[in-house]
Amino acid sequence: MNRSSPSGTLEKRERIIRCIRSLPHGTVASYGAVAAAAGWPGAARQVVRVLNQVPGLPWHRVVGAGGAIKLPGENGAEQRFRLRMEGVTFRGARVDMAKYEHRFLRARR
DNA sequence: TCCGTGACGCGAT
DNA sequence: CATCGCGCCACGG
Repeated sequence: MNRSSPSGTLEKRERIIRCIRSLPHGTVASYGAVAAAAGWPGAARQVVRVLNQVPGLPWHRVVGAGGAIKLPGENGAEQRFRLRMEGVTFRGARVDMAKYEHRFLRARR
């Protein structure tokens, strides 16, 4: 059977997708925060993989820790443009996280 | 099977 | 505050 899915990699992947889709207009979240919210702490790199594989996601709302734009070159410029279009402001080269970082609802505690 | 790669994160320097 | 190094995770050559 699913010997290739250790503990449910696919499901975690689905949760990552939902977390990204749940990001409200005008807000952002770091790769690591998305992974953690999806119940997969430490899997920031998987978030990147999802962003590159699943089309139609609000990719511009996902940034690096501290609000850093990690996308290089023109793509990074595109991301900053889109965020500004949504009303997101920057502090230097990074997003003002104190004001725009999205707070994921914690699944029960 | 080993090794390199990537829109990462964080502590140390 | 800029860099560096190392850990993390899955994938592809």
